[in-house]
Amino acid sequence: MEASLSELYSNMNYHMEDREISSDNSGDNSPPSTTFNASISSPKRRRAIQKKVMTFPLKEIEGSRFKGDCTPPSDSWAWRKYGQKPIKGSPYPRGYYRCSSSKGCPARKQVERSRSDPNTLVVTYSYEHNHPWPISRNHHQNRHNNAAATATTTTSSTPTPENISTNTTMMSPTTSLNNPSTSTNKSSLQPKIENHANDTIFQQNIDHHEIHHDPLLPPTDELSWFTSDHQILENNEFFSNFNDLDMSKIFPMREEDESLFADLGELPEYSVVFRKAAGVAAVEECNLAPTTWCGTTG
DNA sequence: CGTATTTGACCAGCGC
DNA sequence: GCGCTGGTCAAATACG
Repeated sequence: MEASLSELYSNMNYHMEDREISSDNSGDNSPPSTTFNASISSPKRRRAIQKKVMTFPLKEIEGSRFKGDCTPPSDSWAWRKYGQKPIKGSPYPRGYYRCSSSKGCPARKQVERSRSDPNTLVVTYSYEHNHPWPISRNHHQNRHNNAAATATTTTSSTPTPENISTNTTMMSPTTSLNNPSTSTNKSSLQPKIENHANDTIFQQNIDHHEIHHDPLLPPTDELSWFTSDHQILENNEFFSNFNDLDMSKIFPMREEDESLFADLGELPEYSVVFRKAAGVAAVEECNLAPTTWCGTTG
């Protein structure tokens, strides 16, 4: 039942392009192709695979701890850098990352600044993850494994049953989203919620929400359209989509957990916590403020 | 000391 | 066939 990452990726339409690899178009903004072809015969066969390309504004990173480098936006995967190369025609080097969320995962991503717009970070994904959405590496979570809700964060350790909180609620992208700040079709949001404790997947239908690169809603990471946008997270309409769900089962948040979330504020990477409070589901970000990446005012 | 990053070397695809 | 370029490897180094 669980959707594959390829399916998730293929449904994402957040300022993302599909593009076939060639020797001279990587890193630029060449017109996208249409499919994610994961038939990989060899990592070095540049023509055999296609890439997913996502771009992120960098200007708000200026002044942050990431200023001056090409630190990729964090996501729920762990990435390990294995190379960096200067690219012909671009003043900026390209960083090469491989997924370290799971041993043997073929997923790759390349991070570079756009040569046409230095304020834009271009992240190119190659291959698909061959493992489920990684479990949080959040040591705070592990330390407080009785937490009612946890966030999904990048993990550098292989997920194990031991570090899966029984209340872990993970959200994964399942389809494209429109800019929630402008869309009136909020009822069509379709998050996929995976309750790993019960191995139950909740899914609500969202039709075709497409997030554009609205400077008022810059992304904070590859999945920010889903996890970090204040206008999504703070919009109760978002949760009206869960009317058919027992929110208390999905988000069994209690007052005693409040202190936990204060702790989670230390998380180095982006994450999101869903909780039920005062009868209204609320979302709490427990990581860097969006302004760290993109300066959104929420 | 274990893990992540850096960086030069190497390899393969591609164009000429 | 050759050279250029992109992508990966792996040893050295940095870091916690």
